[in-house]
Amino acid sequence: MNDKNLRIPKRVKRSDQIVESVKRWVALNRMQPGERLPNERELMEQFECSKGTVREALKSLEVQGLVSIRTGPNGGAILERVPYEKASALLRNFLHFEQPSGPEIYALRTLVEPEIAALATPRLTDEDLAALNALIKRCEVAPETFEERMDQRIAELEFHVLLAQRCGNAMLAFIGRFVNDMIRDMVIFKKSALPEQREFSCANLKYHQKLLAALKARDADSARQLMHEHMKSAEHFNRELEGQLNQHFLGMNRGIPG
Amino acid sequence: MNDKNLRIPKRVKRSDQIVESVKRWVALNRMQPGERLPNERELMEQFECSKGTVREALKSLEVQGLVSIRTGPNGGAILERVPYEKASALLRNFLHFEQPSGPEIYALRTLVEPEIAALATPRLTDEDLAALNALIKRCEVAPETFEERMDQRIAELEFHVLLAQRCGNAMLAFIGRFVNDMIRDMVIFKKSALPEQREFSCANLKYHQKLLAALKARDADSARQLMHEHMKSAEHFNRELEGQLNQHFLGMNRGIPG
DNA sequence: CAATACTATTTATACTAATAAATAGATTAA
DNA sequence: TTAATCTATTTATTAGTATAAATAGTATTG
Repeated sequence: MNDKNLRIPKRVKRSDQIVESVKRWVALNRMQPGERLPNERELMEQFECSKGTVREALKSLEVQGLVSIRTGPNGGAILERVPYEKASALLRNFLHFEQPSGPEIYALRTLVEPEIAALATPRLTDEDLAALNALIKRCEVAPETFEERMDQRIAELEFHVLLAQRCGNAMLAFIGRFVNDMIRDMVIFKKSALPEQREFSCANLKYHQKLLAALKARDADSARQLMHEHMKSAEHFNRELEGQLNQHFLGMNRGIPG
Repeated sequence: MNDKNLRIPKRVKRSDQIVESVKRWVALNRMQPGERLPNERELMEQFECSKGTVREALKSLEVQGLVSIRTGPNGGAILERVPYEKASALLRNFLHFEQPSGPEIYALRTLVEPEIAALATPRLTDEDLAALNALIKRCEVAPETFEERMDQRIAELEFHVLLAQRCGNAMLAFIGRFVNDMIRDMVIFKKSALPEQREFSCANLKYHQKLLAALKARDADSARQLMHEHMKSAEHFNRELEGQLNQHFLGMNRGIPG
């Protein structure tokens, strides 16, 4: 009774065996995204098992993002590159019970963003620079409605996501994007109740403008340095904001009689 | 025919609907690991669907690492914290087609390890320090067999994994552990063919010894600095090693007549 | 001739029912 | 008291059937 977790299952489930077999087969044959797996009937014959078992195996592969399943002629399971959204969602499950705090997220962000900026600098196309400029433009007008305010925060984050996608290091790209996604959710679900942080928005805008200039000049060192300052600034504002948030909720509690 | 990927599925699958419902239910009720989900029969009634559909939904949750499923009385789906191994495996799927290179992995490692060391410094218990010392001891004798060599490389990496687990930042901890896992696989599957890199091993040992001294002295800044030098050194050796590896394989190819 | 609608086929999706395997807890025997 | 055995519960797997979705190919229409 005391520790059920370290129980080793006597027999691995048939469906999991099939999943592993298929994975091995895909790796060995160097199969590429878009190629088809055998259909359910063939898999049933191949592994000598029933429809339900095959379906569970395919479901597992689908959840892992390795295949997508379609009906109709030439349907069935098709090999896919795991989409970012899938990997991101699965990593979030892992963090569900840890609930990283704002400062924790910003600690990581401060580490990775400067390097991402430096790595992306020589790799940005003219279209990328134009896109970054457009994102900055979206933040240059004073927001009037709540929706505009949120849109500007999103645009700020997309600036960073674009850099991450261009940094040329798949793992750094993933982490950069993931961190910005976490912040996006934080902004939307926790910070949206607070009034506009004009100082914060203006500081961000300034940094993004300076960054764009450095990126256009292909000056990776400046980009790294500016991004570091930007992150330190954002980290600072976040800390202030969290303080206000606490005050906010404390005030609410004080308002409840009894 | 040209782009099947951007097709949007008309109807979400019943099993996926159930997965989402269960997730919402878990989040709303603030359910904790160890708590039980309703069994298959109850879920069938709850969602008015067949056994197979419930099983697919449970399979999905299981693959995501959110529940473990047991047979027998009081069996069924039990809520779990997603184990690191699960999250790690799923992220690897994402990177399967990207195949991060040695230099890419080391670029990330150089970023995160110094900060991990600094954060872990004030949090290490005496047991942790003893464990780190034991890992160092494992590397102090000259390896005689292949197995010993590999064991020492593993011990080196476990030194870093332990620090990562103690850094107090769930995301940094995950990344640190993940990066070391990637290096472990690289060592085992790619680098094991090469002769011992005595200079490399000695350098690592020296750095780990100095690091342990700094950690014992609770000197976070020194730990950070030492770890940075350690990573730069390791990065350098890795680059040399990759060069040798290429030579190695070039040599092999030259050996093939014709 | 090109665009549209129809149709046959392929395939996944969902359901039912029955048996096999695993196991926690109760019972029994040494 | 301890160890072995039984039993009830629950998942795991199988088999078979029926339905719904997707699509390639064909026929029809403007």
